[in-house]
Amino acid sequence: MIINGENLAFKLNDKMYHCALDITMDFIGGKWKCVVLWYLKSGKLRFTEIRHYMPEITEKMLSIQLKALEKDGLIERKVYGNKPPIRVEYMLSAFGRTIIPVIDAIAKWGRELGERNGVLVNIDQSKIADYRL
Amino acid sequence: MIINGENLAFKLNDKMYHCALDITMDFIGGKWKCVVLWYLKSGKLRFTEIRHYMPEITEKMLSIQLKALEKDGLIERKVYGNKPPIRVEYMLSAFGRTIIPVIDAIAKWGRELGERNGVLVNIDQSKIADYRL
DNA sequence: CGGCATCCGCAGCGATACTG
DNA sequence: CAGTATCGCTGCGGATGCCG
Repeated sequence: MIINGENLAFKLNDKMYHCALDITMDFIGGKWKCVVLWYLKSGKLRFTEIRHYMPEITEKMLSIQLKALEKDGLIERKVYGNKPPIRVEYMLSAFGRTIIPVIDAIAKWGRELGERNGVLVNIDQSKIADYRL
Repeated sequence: MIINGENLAFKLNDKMYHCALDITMDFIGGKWKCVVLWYLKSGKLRFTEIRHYMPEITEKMLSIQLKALEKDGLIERKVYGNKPPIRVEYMLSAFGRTIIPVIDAIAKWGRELGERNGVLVNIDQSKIADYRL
């Protein structure tokens, strides 16, 4: 961020940022975070369910991403039972729900680009919402 | 993307994607791209000018990012003169302008988070647009 | 079931120096 | 002025195996 020709950096949660975009990208950047948030938009999901929606991610990476999202306050984690098999559910927090418009904007642009290139034309649009494009 | 329990992957420009979010993030993801786009929103800028707005980036990384953005069709590059010192200007393409709403959504969320945490309170909001927060 | 531990390759990124 | 070239590091992310 430039104010009167000066570089202005600022700190938030012990991290340095140089502009507002950096803040958001720190929360949803990387290869997986915003996809996880996208799937959690519709409701709570268990670890295995998220994996099922994202077969490309490894368990390790999903675990890391979920932990990061929880630390950032975007999602909440609830454990049911104390002996394996246990049951863990993830859902958006109130704070996490504030970022939905951003996720939606990102998804919308990508979807429209895909449509313009004929990638998604043979998919009934009404089913996309149902099936979590 | 999951349709009826099946994982559906699709190709666009020789790259594989699994959901619409992946497409957009491929265009604006990473540490620098969306910041460059943010600065180019207001008009054309020269290489050195962008560097001036982003003192944290090295010339090498800026060069790489600009090349990637140009290859993706988001920005246009114009060269004036043929002997050094030459003059190069970068600006959003028509296609690049379609992504402005996404960039704005990202910036808005980050700015609001900063404001809620008192980071930007002493900056006149009317000046933020002028000075390219 | 929902993880964590370990090993490892490679891309991302930085610093510095050089150039048409 | 607007970049390359080179070197080197760091850590993201993948693969595999183990565990309460």
